[in-house]
Amino acid sequence: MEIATKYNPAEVEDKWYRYWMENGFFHSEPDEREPYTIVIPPPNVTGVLHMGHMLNNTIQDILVRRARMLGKNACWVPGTDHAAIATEAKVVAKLAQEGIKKNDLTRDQFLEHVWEWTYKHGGIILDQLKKLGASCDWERTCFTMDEKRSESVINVFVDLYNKGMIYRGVRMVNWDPQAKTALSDEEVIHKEQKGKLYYLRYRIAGEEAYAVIATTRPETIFGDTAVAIHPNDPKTQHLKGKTLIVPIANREVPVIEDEYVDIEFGTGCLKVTPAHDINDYMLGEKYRLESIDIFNDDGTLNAYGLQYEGQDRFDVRRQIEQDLEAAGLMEKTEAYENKVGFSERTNVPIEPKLSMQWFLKMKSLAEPALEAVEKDTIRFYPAKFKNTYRHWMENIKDWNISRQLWWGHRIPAYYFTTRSATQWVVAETPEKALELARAASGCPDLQASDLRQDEDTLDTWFSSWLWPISVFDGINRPHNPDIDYYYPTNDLVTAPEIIFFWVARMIMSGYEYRQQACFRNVYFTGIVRDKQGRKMSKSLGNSPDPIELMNRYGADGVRMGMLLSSPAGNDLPFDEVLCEQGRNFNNKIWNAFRLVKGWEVAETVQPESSRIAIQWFESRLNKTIAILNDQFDKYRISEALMEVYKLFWDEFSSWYLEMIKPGFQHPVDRQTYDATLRFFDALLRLLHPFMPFITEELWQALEERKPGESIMVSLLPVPKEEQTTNGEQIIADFEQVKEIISNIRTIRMQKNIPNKESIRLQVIGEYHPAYHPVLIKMAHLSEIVQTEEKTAGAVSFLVQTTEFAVPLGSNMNKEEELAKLREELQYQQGFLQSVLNKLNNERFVSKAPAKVIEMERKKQADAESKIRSLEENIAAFQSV
RNA sequence: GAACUGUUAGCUCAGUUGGUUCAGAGCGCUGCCUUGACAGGGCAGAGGUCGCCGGUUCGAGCCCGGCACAGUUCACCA
Repeated sequence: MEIATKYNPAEVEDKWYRYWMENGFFHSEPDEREPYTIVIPPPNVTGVLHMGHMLNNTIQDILVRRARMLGKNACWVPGTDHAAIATEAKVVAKLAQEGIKKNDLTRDQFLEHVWEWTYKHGGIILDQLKKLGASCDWERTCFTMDEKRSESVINVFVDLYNKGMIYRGVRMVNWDPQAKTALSDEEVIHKEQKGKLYYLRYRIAGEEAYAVIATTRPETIFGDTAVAIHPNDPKTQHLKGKTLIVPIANREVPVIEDEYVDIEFGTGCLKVTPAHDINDYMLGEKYRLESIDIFNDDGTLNAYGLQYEGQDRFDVRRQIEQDLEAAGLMEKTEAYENKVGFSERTNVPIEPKLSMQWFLKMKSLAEPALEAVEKDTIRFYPAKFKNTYRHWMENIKDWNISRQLWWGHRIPAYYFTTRSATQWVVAETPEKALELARAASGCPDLQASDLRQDEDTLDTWFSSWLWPISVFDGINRPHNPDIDYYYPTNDLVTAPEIIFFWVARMIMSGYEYRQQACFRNVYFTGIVRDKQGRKMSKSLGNSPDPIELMNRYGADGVRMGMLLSSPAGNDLPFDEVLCEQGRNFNNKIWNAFRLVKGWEVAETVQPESSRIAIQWFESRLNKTIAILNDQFDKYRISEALMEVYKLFWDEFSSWYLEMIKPGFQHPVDRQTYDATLRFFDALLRLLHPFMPFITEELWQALEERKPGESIMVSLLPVPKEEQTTNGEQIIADFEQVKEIISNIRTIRMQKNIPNKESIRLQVIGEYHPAYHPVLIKMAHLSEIVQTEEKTAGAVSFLVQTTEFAVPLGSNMNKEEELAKLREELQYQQGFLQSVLNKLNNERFVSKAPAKVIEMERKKQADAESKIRSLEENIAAFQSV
């Protein structure tokens, strides 16, 4: 059988994914086994896979595949999110290109366009996940806007409203003038901005004097309804009780006094614009000031802006600066840096704006959610994110859940007017709403057409916060078999960026609707960055195309590349060489397989060295399995991968296979061959969660498989018994064996002794002969002799306290050897001295534990014995 | 401005109640290898005053204090 020398992933990946699908291995139904559940962080339905998804989903797949191979009933629920703002913005932009304005369309017409867009692009990302090997239960795929999820959202809204937790009110909100919707505080990013501080002159009414007021936003003067000073500020005492005239607007506003004003800042005078600044708003409330909203929804000025009406806020700022200058009302300007809020989605500056919004009270929801994390009912990996979480939860504010968008779940509030008073009701359906409205209004002849549903939709996160419950339809049918079996879910894998948006809120909804944690562990991945440390983003164009990467390195290679340097919570500086390393590892596995499967098997006697090798590798394998279990328990997944990587590459390929390898064109004995296949099988299973494709390919080829068999539904290897002390001893002995072999190889290299030339090894003193066969084979020795006195002029080395020597004959260079020996002697003497210093220190001897002192004594004895033998060596050399 | 986290080899990171030669791993680097699984490879090497200063201790990469730098999150400065 000819096997290519290089592994070609493209040939096998699709084949095996199809095989897994056809056999229904991804699908889960409740049964008597222990469930293991992950719900996917739903990506934007119209998005495409980026490197963050790659990392995140690789980790989820590893966890799911491992759980499955531990015999659990693993269920990974995939799905997508309707991503209200992002999707609506995309569609608006697309329509604009076609010359269609959103405002010219009816709500239904617009939604038709969005659905069309969703069908066209929706699900691309899920197909891309398949290429990665994701073992999602595709039969359970959900969408936040599908029927069941929508119903869940509406039911929850109605329920919370009826519980009195949802209210409607006018608030200062973060207004995104581009998306024309309110945003929650979490969706606002504050950035340092270079701007100016403008010093404006406000004439004092009835006087020819001016008060000077510093502001960063001169365009908002049209909304001024007061000027505030600090009651104790000597600089502004003369303004008390006065009235000022707002420049250009020529409106009179009172001077008010409040301690909020910072005396040190600017001139000590603060213009108060209650409609356009959150602090001014609070002053406005306190002093019952009028609020003048000077902006349209798109950030242009309205009629209050007088001659500037219709112009954009930033254009007005520039214009008004000149106009004030011309009018002599601008004292001066200064360069100034301040923080400005930007919309996370559209990246335009936020405009604080008063508007009517829906809010969810958060305090009672937050309490159990905070406790769950504090008490580790829900564990965070890494735990440092508990701090972030606690801080937010302890200072939680009510959640603005309404968005002025069309794409999303429409708020189920219905308005109606009776006797010139407008009222509303909240209900799951228009029919129910009508019933309620009739009852509430006392007008039984109220008609459906008299009801007007709220135009707004709900924040996207108001659907995703129900995700772990709603994917099992647990909101609508709280006692169905799925939710009872799969909930609470086990692990959540997500980014720390959405700890508030999503993680915290899911925990809250879990307690509110299931009285239980929604998951047990949260694994926070890092952010994927480029080599310069920049976040990968479309706008920077610094993100490689994941599909392209998988074509180049294979899905398994990329999976490994993603994982190699990403301990939980650490950012991942992505570098393609990591994928290369992954690919190389695939190739290593491939070629080890080629070697083993290329052997001819014969019923010959098993060499002793092979017998020992098998015994050793068995122990080594058991030990690694134990380490892996421990690392997975701690969610140290990249370290776990490194552990198997080294097991396969170093221990199995470099040591084990070399030890049992038959001579060229010689057969291998049956016993050794069978053991090797057993090991290979175990290694493939250990590797499978990390690299599903190549392991399936080789596992299928390792021996005859029946149709429908698969490594992905096999069980992970378990050590036959607990690692015995005997096993530990074998491993320790072997480390010595390796060291001896390495030393001999070094000597060969330094002395230019070809590998083909066999050499003699002398053991000075005692060395257990059990490993001689291995030494002979691996170091290519002609014999090992135990002796009291080594050949004069032999090169020797120490392993532990035993001395080994290779007689060199004519190869020896006396001076070189002497120099090396002297150097070693010097080091040992220094080491001995430091040990003696400790032991001579009375305080150390009296205070340190006996065990530590004993250890030091042993070090002393060892060092002394080494020094003795070095000195003898040197003497021997000198006498040659 | 505040809080939190970090600073260990050229790079990315481990280092688990302070105590075995504890200073580690992977990659990279250097040298040698046209060996029969694999050059996407083999073998052997070199590389670090553990950010800085002080303290506690018989003993500090690890504990405490201060400083410097970096990152993350939060926050009211017109």
